[in-house]
Amino acid sequence: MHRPRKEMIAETRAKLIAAARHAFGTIGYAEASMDDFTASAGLTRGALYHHFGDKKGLLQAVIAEIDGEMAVRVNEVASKAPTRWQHFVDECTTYIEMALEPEIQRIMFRDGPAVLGDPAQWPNASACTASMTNHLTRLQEEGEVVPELDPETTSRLINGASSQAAQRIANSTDPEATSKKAITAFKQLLEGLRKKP
Amino acid sequence: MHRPRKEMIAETRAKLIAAARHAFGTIGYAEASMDDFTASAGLTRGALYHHFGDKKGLLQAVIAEIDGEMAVRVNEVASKAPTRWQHFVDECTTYIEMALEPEIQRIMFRDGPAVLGDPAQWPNASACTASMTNHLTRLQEEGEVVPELDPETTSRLINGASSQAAQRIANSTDPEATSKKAITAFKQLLEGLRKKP
DNA sequence: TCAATTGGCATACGAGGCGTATGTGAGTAG
DNA sequence: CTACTCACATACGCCTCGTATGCCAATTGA
Repeated sequence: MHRPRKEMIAETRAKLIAAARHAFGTIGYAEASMDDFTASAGLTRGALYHHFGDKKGLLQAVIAEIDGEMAVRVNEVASKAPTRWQHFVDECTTYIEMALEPEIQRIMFRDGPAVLGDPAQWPNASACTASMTNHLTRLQEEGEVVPELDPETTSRLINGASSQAAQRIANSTDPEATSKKAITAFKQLLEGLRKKP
Repeated sequence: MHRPRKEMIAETRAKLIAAARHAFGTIGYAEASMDDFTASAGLTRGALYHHFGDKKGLLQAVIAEIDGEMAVRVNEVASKAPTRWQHFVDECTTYIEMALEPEIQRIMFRDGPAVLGDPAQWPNASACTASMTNHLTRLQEEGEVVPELDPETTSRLINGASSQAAQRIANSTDPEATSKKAITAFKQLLEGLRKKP
């Protein structure tokens, strides 16, 4: 029976990721002391270096976890819209909603790109943009969206706009009103992708 | 005569900003050692702390300088388009072109937001988005753009898309082709803002 | 069951970066 | 000419990171 051993290791990894995720998501990557947040998980930096190599490696693991969760949430929304176009729009607005959460905003959109570089180059992450790219391609095949666009490029631009929208809402003094404005503007931009009858 | 004194001070500030700008733009903010780049300017950290308070303060000064230069370049392009709509589109593509420069990309779009937070909250910067907001407002008045949009929000979203476009081009193995794709997709998004006849 | 070995994790150490407190010398005012 | 201001340098301590090393429990093979 070699389960307990494996389980302990998995638990250690999970505890480190959870502690780091909390620290990165609140005080930020640069301010997060490895001694501090490993101690808050009842461990030391020794465990961290053993499992993740360095601080960046741990950040990558945290990002992979969050990205997985985001993909799940996008896919949940994905199956409830009447038309494919509506489906696509819902996906985008879900993305904005997720980007409203401070932890996601901080880790995925601020510290992550600053420390690891362009998200498009991340090996594991970006599961949700892949989904958007997929939908765009199908919408083109169905003649709903203008054909001369590169789907992946387009979905990246949309991601950029989404995260700006989310930041604007999050930093607003009146999130309700700002949210309406941002979503309106965002949907209007998306209209540009549709074929006119 | 108290000019020489003032001039020496201004020169010191300029040297520090230049050295920091180079260091931040190449190896990045986090990796840039204050001892190193102040020494490369023939100074020490003493001067830095005296003039800018801390490392963040210096970054702010660097950003203010770059933002000023960007605004100038946007305004230069601003006066050469036949229609106001074209003018607006040119402004956006100029923005993308500037974002292609590694120094601007790194400082303004990666390290800057990570260290100082949402650019929309920066006190001095964002002169160029102000210009875009201005044009959007006029385009609405002229009936060229749909009226239900908030101009500033919209220009922020466009900024987000622009910087993504730029990053995509910059990290591409075939910048020429990627540039075409990105600009096409970007213009298509902008079309969504126009009133249909 | 027992020895050998693996490997998960902690401890110890050194290097470097930051911020502050303090020193110094040149310019400036009265 | 004296005293003060202020731009900038120097010196010190703290914190954080990365590595090298050590220890102990779990696993494996006989």
